[in-house]
Amino acid sequence: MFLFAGLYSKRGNFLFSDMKIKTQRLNVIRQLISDHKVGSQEELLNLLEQEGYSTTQATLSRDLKALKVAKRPDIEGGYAYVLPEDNDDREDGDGGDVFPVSGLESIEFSGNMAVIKTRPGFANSIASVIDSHGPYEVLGTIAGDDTILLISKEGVSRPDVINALSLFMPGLKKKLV
Amino acid sequence: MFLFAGLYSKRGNFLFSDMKIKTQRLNVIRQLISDHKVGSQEELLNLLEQEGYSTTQATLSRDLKALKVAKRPDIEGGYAYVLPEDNDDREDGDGGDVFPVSGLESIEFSGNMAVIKTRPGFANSIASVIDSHGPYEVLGTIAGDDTILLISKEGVSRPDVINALSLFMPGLKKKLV
DNA sequence: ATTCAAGATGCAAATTTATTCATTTTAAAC
DNA sequence: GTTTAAAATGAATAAATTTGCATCTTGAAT
Repeated sequence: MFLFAGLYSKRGNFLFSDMKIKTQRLNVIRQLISDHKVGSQEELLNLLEQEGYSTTQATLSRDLKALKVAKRPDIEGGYAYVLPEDNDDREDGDGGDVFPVSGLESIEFSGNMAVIKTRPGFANSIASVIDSHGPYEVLGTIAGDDTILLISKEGVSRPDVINALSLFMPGLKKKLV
Repeated sequence: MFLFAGLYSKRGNFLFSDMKIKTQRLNVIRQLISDHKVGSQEELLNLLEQEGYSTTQATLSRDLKALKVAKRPDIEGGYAYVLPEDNDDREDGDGGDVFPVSGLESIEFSGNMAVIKTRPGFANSIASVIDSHGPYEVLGTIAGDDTILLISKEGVSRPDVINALSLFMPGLKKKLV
């Protein structure tokens, strides 16, 4: 975003119209929410500031209400604002390593198994990484499109499995449910 | 909903297990939210009370998080809680046709797993329906061509799973082996 | 039987979000 | 140019939601 020199009122508002700036702001909010993962209004407030829009949490609350932006729990254990349109779980894109970290969503145990959730299409590549390392603790894996079932060897504990996998799956522990 | 006479501990808990009553409560919450228009956790607390479930707002907050229930502004100018499946702006009336009922052949349990048989080619679409609803009781699914393996969360009973799935898989109970 | 760890939960505190009230700005009507 | 009603907004406050911590229950292990 950008600013024009001059053309501001004493209070700092842009001189064209409140409606104008409001609409701009709403659009930027939409943009920010669909791009970033925003967990609170204060967070959003900071992002808006960086875009050159200075406002308060009160206004933000009203804006979000106007935009029908919902706040919902996300898979990471936190919360995220979502636009009324996209209900998909878009996620952070911190990846870029050899290991498809970015595809990894969560891992949770049940009995002697673990279910690993991935972004759609990532299951097979991640499973094959696991297989290629062939950790002693892992009996085998089966991958669908976005889910991997991992069977652990008898007598092996959950931390054992986590530790073994962590050796080549950075950030895994943070995904543990 | 209903209560059994007796069988309660001094603190008022149902004597079987905390997990049991929690799962029950989660189901009732789901039901209440999809039936009524709930605008706050306190409101939901009262509804729960009427159903015979006594708890606190704190627990409710955690429950809603577990169920991935979102709070979103509604047209009336207020707010409403919505189940993850209703996050979609579905324009299709009562639903039910969205689910590929015809593809479902059978469901049978073994341990903490269920094997769901489908008509050839239907496994993935049905599994993705299950995934998109993301029932609390289900850890994950993996689909082949005509078979789905479903892993249930630890501490969750078979009826719990069946009930959770039945909410969006009409006729499921008739397919139980 | 005793010990221990994991879950579930209530209470109270912390945090986050919504709303009330007063003020400012705008656009329209005159 | 004034006047005026409506819209926008901030500050403060109220209301709602989340979380840290302590406790209790349960099932597993010793």
